[in-house]
Amino acid sequence: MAKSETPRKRRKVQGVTMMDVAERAGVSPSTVSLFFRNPDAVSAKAGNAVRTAVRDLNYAPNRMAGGLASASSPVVGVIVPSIRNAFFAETIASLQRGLDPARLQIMLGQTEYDQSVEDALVRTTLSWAPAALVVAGTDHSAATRQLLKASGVPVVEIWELGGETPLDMAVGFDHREVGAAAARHLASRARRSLVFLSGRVHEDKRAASRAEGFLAEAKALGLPARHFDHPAPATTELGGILFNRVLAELGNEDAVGIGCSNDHIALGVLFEAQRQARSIPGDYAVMGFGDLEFASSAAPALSTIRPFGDVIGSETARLILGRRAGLEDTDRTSIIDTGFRVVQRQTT
Amino acid sequence: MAKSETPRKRRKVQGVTMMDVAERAGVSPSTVSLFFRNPDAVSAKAGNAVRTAVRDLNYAPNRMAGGLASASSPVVGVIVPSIRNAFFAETIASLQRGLDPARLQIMLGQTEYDQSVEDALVRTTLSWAPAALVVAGTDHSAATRQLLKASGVPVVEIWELGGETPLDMAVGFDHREVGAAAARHLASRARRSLVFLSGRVHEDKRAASRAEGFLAEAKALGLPARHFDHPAPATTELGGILFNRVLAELGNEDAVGIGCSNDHIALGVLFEAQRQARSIPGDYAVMGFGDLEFASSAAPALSTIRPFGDVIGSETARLILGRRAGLEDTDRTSIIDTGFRVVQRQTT
DNA sequence: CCTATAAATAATAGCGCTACGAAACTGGCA
DNA sequence: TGCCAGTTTCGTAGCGCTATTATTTATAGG
Repeated sequence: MAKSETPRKRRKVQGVTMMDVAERAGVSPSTVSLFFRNPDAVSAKAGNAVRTAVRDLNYAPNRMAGGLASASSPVVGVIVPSIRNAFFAETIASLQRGLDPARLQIMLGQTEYDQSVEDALVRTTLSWAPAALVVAGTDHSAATRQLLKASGVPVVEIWELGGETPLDMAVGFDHREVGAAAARHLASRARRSLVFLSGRVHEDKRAASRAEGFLAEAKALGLPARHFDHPAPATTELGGILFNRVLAELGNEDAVGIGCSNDHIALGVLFEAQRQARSIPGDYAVMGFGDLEFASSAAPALSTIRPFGDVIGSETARLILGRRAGLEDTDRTSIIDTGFRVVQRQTT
Repeated sequence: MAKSETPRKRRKVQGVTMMDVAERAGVSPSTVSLFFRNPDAVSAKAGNAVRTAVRDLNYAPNRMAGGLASASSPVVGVIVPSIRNAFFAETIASLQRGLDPARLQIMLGQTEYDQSVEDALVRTTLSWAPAALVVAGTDHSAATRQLLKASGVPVVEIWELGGETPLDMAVGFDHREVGAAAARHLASRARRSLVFLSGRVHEDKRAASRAEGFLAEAKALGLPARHFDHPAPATTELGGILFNRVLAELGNEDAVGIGCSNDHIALGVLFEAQRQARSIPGDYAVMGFGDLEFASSAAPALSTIRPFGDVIGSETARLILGRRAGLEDTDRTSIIDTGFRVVQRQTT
């Protein structure tokens, strides 16, 4: 019996490789690779041959091989507390749009407001040698800060300014200022006392900052102010619950100004006020945060503070692409304050 | 002058490699690799040595190298129309949670309801040799279907059932049925005529299916029904606009049943009705879809149809992990109907 | 005490691509 | 025609890891 020839090794694993394309196009693999990275560096003839071969074979490059060889990958890690949060969702959508022309893809991680999860997520994401890392907030564990700094990967901290010094780049605004602006606005609407309603400030540091700014400004204005927080997430339902607590505790005051940590809570206040037949903005002026889609159509239309979540996304993309292109942004220009705007409508 | 020794090649590029860990732990690189993939296959002594070395050196494995060598990567591609859509956001959040224990990360893509974008996204995502691909809907271009099938990557189509035959696995529900259920519910509330309000059905195929189901069922029930659509996205503001169109065209009818393609539109109807002093549910019964967070707290509380977006996410994760574990799901069990529930509140 | 068998570890050969330098072409112009 | 500079193409050597096979070490049995 003839000993059968055993093919020693070879785990053919990918359908069509760059080598196949090269062979079909009648050029070397190097040329194919070059064509992908810089089409202009290749003659028109070779370029067309490659293009045709790619189409014929339906070739898609193996990003992992490319990433390994070049020690960089076309992914941008994005780590946010929760994607269900409309703010982050908007920013991510706009970030992605900005990243698109550079063919960078988003790798998503959610911390669920847990810093140890953030730690793990940063570590894993870093192991993809991402082109950049985008994280929400500037409040990170020492380990994470260290890891981030040591990695050499461009880091953009978003949605928060004014707290810790940014590690690298930052795009956002100061939430204490937002709170203060809300308090000032309510004061300007002849409110004699203020309250701030929020959900789980123990986890949501940015909501906590807004509360802090609100209360500090109230004090500076000489207005009595109270803070009602609840460990549950900041939802419409919670808005109703908190408003009832306000009624229970300040039921016989009028000209109360209510600042809400976001529009969901404000919406809950609106609904509950309607149920309880309280007058808005007569007895209770209500101010939201976020300028979510429903704010302008609510009845009465909700006064709120508009952050620019989409701008945060697009500016973040701009910074990342700029850094990639080797544009030497000075430190000054890579911290971008996107600001916010007080939008007065009918509830104040 | 002594000729300087030129180190030929060597692009040292990663801080700490597996080789460094091996050296420090006093074992071979193979053992380190083995330890990561299957800790039990390594002796306690070697395991501890590796663990310590990893900690000391703050080592993070290079996923691209691993992925290249093993021809598979720990990422799950997720392609949805828009992450700003609360439905998809919820599903993605829950999917991520389900994927977490397997250390699978999500790579996100948004089509913005553009099929050619979907095509491109599928192609790029595939080039990461993902552990699985999750796409919204079952309506894909022929090229995409072909690509997906040929790739051999597990595919889960989510949020839609009842249209095209799924390519591989599917988790969702039938949107025509949702529309029909809404029509039936309104009929059961003594409505004499029905309308359906929606935004951009030309793009959102699932909303189109709901509309279709609604109108077909109305016909079957012998009720007159009209469809008001608008090319703009389905927002609260649009709800108000559409409701005004309804008033203009059926202003003197009473007992009208309004089905909305989602809760945002329904909310807009509620607000506009309040402004126009129309009685809900007296003259106009309103039915939403989504059971979004605000639905139960609205005034009046919004009747709606609740999909189970979180279940879609967790079931999708379950299918992916099952497939990975090599559990041979029959075709039957890998199409999961998560159903929906009619939630009656005060607006009907 | 020595062999048979299992368990643990190590050596080897790529995975598919990119970076780099070398080779092979151009096309002037002396 | 020959030679040089510039352009285009190609060959080589890895990137850091995994899969597989080979080797060593521990365990047991006669």
